[in-house]
Amino acid sequence: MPELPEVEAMRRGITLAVGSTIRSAKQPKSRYRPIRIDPSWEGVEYGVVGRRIERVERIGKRVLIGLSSNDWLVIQPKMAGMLLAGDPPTPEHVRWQLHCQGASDCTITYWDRRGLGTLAFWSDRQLKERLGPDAIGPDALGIDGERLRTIFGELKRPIKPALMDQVKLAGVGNLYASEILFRCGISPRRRCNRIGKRAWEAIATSTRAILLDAIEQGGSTLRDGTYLMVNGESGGYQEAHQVYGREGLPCPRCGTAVRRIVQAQRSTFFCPQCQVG
DNA sequence: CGTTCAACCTGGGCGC
DNA sequence: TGCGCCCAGGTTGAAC
Repeated sequence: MPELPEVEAMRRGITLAVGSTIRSAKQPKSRYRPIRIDPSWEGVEYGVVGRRIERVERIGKRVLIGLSSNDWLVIQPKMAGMLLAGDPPTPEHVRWQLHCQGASDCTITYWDRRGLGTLAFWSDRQLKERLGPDAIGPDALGIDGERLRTIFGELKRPIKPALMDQVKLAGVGNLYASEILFRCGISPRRRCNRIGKRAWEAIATSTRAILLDAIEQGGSTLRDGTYLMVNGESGGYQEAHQVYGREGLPCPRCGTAVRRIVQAQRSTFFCPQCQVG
């Protein structure tokens, strides 16, 4: 599910808990296999209860909750996880909850239908080792053309799967990669080393514009509803999708049927007329 | 280096 | 209704 815009929307939603103290942490009984937790649920519970939430950050597609002990709770929603401040869509998919008290009394609920998401409790040092600049690429929200050219310019890979490489660039996923390339008129199959300086600028500009716009709309909620904002409402950016999930429908710019292809085991959507190879 | 496949999970949608 | 299949916003590790 969530890419940078959805994760950023979650982060913003969860800031309501900043200044509050975690009074209890619960992992409800469930018929489902527990999610992966580093080091363990007991470790998390022991580490967070009694701590104040100092800040809520985002690195790539992860939400980080910074605690008064200088430790971090690291949430990686993967395909179907979400953070909620209210009632979850279904109680059985709640994976863990934090009950907070203070500046505002609230419960942070992590809800994940597929259970692929992960949770980690890391010291500040562990965080810097594992998610520092050496481990993960620069954030896509602040990227510029020169930087993109430096990162990708020599590669022979097609641009679309390259943009999704989190070690090189953090935040762009399958949905937004298609939308970004449509917006700047570049074919998803174009090799990185055959993209010119001007085109890299165009890719950077579309990346920032689309991600910012999507954040403002509260992210994209697809048909299956596996992403909701922290307040439980649907996001709005799906209304703005130009090609993603629109195979066979007319390109909004030229009317040619949108095509779906598979690249690196993921669906790519594009307009064969508007996007030049 | 680049690509492909299988896993990790559950659930929705579709054809029969 | 049921079954089998394909699909899904992510990531990892192994194999070629």
